Amino acid sequence: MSAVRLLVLGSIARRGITHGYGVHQDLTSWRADTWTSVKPGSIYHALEKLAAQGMIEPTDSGDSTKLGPARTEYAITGEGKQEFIRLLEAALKNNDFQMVAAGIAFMELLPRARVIELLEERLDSLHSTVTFLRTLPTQPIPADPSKHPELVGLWVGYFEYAVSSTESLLLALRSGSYLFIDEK
Amino acid sequence: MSAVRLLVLGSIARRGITHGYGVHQDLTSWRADTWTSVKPGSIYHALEKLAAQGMIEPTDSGDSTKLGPARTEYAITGEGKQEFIRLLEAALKNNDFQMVAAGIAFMELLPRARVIELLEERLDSLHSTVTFLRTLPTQPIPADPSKHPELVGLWVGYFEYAVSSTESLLLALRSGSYLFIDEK
DNA sequence: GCCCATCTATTCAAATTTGACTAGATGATT
DNA sequence: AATCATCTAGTCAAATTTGAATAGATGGGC
Repeated sequence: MSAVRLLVLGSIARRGITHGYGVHQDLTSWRADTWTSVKPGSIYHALEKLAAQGMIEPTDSGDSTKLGPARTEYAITGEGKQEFIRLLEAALKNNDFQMVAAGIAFMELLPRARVIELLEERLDSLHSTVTFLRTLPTQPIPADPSKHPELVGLWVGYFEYAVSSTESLLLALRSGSYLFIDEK
Repeated sequence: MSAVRLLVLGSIARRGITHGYGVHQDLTSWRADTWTSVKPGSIYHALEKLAAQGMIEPTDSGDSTKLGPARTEYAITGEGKQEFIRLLEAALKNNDFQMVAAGIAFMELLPRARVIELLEERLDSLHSTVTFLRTLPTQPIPADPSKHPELVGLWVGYFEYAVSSTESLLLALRSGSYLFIDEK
């Protein structure tokens, strides 16, 4: 799964009530497009799906100062909040870069201790990936791409960066940086 | 676009003649699944599309020692070879990690000097991304995710790794490592 | 010589994503 | 006050991806 569902739910959760275009503006201004690329179509699809599943509900916003074309506004439901937490926790454990990035964007919406737990889990998994990648044989003139030193090296380096960035984030969180939902 | 098309064409190009399962075996054994995840369905879809576009052609392989269920074998056409080169060049210039990884897997199928050129282009683009990301303002208690120091920091570090890995690859290529198609 | 696990090879519906397009509103300019 | 650019908001068909299922062949054990 991509990070779109989490990003869309997150945007709605932060704002209370929004519409597709509002979500799109968020993701663009958050520069989510640097890390995941979110096309309008994906946002509207996600909104419809989330609505069909009862995670969000079409809502008449009391706002009479609407500009421009008609819009459909949505509010997050109780179920939607639970789903958001599930997706957020999964994202923070995830090996995928885009997912963690989305997870970090919203991490303050979980208790600090929980975020630390999840990142520690991720760290374990990253460590074992690095260990595995280091066992792979390489050949200077490789018979097939899987043994190419540059390819294997690229991936080792990538996961090492994932490890070190996760470690430094853990350090910051343990030393009390940022303000989490359980601390406000 | 994902890297599937390039990977599938590349697998056929290396083997001369193959079928979907053969491609799948390649990608699995090359551990392409570490970097991109290639489901059978995507491979067969790519094969049909490539065939419809005349990039590959169904072929009766003379091989009578077939095992297992019926298979459809394909050979790459002249057009397919050109498309492969186009995709490969695009992949090596690409900012996306998966793409470069696929590009590196096949880079020896281009002349050394060309690969160096392409990687230099990529390096320029990576440098400017890093420069841009460094201008982004951050806030310790950010108003929105785009200003989160951890999020911005994560992406800066990621692109810095992309820069340094590209630089070290260029160094290896300039010093004569590996054997390229124009050197055999 | 039969059974079952595994390997070989592919298919297909459903879900998602892409890319391009539509269309209303506002405001600045002529 | 008509025009045009731009911002707001969303739609839709086509392309792609996912996930799960189907089905034939081979080999090993009993």
